[in-house]
Amino acid sequence: MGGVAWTEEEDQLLKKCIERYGEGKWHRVPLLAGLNRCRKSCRLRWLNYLRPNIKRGCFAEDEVQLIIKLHKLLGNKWSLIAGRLPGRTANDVKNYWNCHLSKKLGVQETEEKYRRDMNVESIAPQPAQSTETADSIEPRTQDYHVAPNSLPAIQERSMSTAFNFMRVDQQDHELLKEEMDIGVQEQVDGVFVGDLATEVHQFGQFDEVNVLGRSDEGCSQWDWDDLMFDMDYGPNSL
DNA sequence: AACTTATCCAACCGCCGCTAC
DNA sequence: AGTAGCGGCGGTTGGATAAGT
Repeated sequence: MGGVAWTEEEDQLLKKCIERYGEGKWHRVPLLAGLNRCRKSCRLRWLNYLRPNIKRGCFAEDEVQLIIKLHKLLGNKWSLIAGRLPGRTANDVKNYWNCHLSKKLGVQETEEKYRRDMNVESIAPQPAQSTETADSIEPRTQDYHVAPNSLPAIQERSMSTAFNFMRVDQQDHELLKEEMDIGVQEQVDGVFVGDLATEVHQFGQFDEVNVLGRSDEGCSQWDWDDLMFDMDYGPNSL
């Protein structure tokens, strides 16, 4: 293992401590539980192994598909992805991705890139009504940068700091609508807005959809109402 | 059977943002 | 404003095990 394995005795001590004092206050847990472990180890052991309702074993096909879709949209936001998979931990999802999916999808991307380079088949999605040329489109793999939370617009936002900001392209917006049963609720002057009005951001020359998602741990089930969208078609398409 | 290589995954590490002082 | 302490997160490590030779 990556460190010293937990013993059954340590597990019991930690479990009893959490049952008695509750989660949180991790800095006190080692002392209260009588464990010679750091706060982080205790927290990790609880979250990834001892916590009730943790689902173990192989990932089902629908879970795998969901991970792929969410990773495409969210990037390496393992805790967010795991939050949509009841019983799965961020560590589980991360490990599964690193062991299984990254290689599998890496091969697929390589093949797609080869086809692109060879001009065999155009697979890069084009922004709606865009006047951009194919040459001006960046590789698709670069379309999923998670914009840093430090974006000025986000900093100005008075909403919870637990919101994450990311961008997806229009194809994924359609994918979300169709496969995750999310409806775009309004359209005003070509700008789609969700439950809450959000600013329109523009990244370079790309048309985009902005997604805001709450990352609190309470969202352990499908609750896509937490997601809000706003779409910026950009100057190139207006 | 013995050895090597690949894979899996629990645990650790370092960083970040938030809060309180 | 600066800083220390905390919870939380993602990346990485390395031991256990399986598969291959």
